This record gives sequence, structure tokens and C-alpha cells, in this order.
Amino acid sequence: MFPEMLFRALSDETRLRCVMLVLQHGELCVCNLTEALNLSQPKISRHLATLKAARVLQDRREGVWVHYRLHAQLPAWALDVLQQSLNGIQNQEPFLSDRQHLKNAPEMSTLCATSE
Amino acid sequence: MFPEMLFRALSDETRLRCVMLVLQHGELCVCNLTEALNLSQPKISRHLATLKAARVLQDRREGVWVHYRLHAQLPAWALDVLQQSLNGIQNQEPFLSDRQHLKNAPEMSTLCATSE
DNA sequence: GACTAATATATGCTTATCCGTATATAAGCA
DNA sequence: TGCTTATATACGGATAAGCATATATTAGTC
Repeated sequence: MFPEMLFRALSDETRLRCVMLVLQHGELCVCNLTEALNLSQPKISRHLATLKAARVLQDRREGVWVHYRLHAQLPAWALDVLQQSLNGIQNQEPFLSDRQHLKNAPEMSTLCATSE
Repeated sequence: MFPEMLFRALSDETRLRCVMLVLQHGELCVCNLTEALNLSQPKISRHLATLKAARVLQDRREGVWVHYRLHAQLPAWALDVLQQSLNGIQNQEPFLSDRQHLKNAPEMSTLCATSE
């Protein structure tokens, strides 16, 4: 993983919001993210594909649902960068609202969210 | 400073190399960077302008030379991200060679490099 | 003012990125 | 098989990024 590739992956607001939520929750499915960010499903899906191609996230299919988590082979320095970023920005918008929306997720998410 | 703007600024290899060198040396002029990265002067200058516009770097003119350093108002979390990145990647190419080339800088740089 | 050196910007071009909308795939179930 | 839901991808178009080369600016010196 070339470092500029990580930064490229994080350089889009939608992708950064997704990664920050995944970093906090361990694992989230596409519908969780679509609801939390309140964006269209194709948009979320396309950005998740980008993050997967950049090896920032990896996915796991469980029936109909696809869960995304941090990539297992993410270098330690990259994980540090993500964590520092989260520490620095978690109390700013839109990251604050995203977390809130995830907690207030409607019924569908209770079926889907298997992250502990 | 929106966090994705920092990542956007770092998402180009040339810019990341410049920032990593500036982070290590405190202050560097354009000719230092042009030599260390062995890239054309307009290319370096254009990327430095981008970093300045993103408020990652700031410049200081001293006669003919223009010195670039980290922006004084860079948020603490952003500085942490930069430092973590440096820690993680400083022993990889091309960052290793860049540092070396800076140390082996030819005569011109001795006039120009005022960083302690 | 004329000349040189350091740095910045403009121009023309190519490629990448991002979007919304529409459609495809894949799984589960009747 | 047909139907529904979750997710992915394709398409067409708009905007941004990046490059090399050429030229402009700025400061110092004579």
C-alpha cells in the first residue's frame, strides 16, 4: 500500500465518513451506512468499492447483506493515521451526526447490524 | 480545514514527498525540494502552491528564495496525522532517497538552506 | 535600465473523479 | 419459477487534476 493511496481514498468526504463509522463500529453493512449518511445506495456502494479496491476496507457477505470492516492487512501506520484522524475530527460535523444517525437507526438495521 | 482537504492535499506522491521533507527539516526552499525529488521546478512549484492553498504549508520569501514550512495554523490533529505518517513511511522509498538527496545537496543549497 | 537567477503562472491537453439515473446481479422465500 | 430486497455496476456527462512546455514575475546586481 503506497501511502498516497490511503490519502487518496480518504480524500472524499463520503468515503471518509464511511471509514470513520466503520472504524468506530468494527463492522457495518451498506444499509447502515446509507441510512447514517443519508445518501443514495449507489453512491455509498460505489465509494465502498473504491475503499475496497484501495484495500482500506474489506467486505464479507452474509446472506443478502454485505458487511464492511477495516482491511485485515492494513499497515499499522495506516491504522494509526485513521485513529488519529478519528480522535481529531469525531466531534465535528458531519461525523457527529453520522454517529448519532447510526444509533437512532430504524428497525431494518437491527436485523442487519451484527457488529458487537 | 475540512479533514478531507488535508487528505486530498496528501493524495499526490509529489506533494506527500514535499510535506514529509518539510516536516523533517522545518523549512525548505523550492530549490532544495526540486533537487531532492529530482523533478522539474514548475512541477514542484505548482504542487507547493496547492499545499499552500490547502493551508498545509505556508511560505516566506527571503530575497530571491521562497521557503516553505508547515502552516502555523495547522490543527493539532492534522499535525498528528502528518507525524504518524512520517513515522510509518520514512523508511520506505521514495522517502528514504529524498532525505538522502537532501543531505547530499550540491553547493547551491548551502546558500539557500537556512533551516536549522 | 539591463541582465541573471529563483520562483510562479499560463496554455493546451489528457486522464481521472464524481454524480445521478438506470439496470444488473445475488440471495432468500413463496 | 417468480417475486422481493440488498447490493453492485454501467452509462453519459460534468468537473477537476495532472502534466510538459513556454512565459511571466520578482529580487538582486551591475
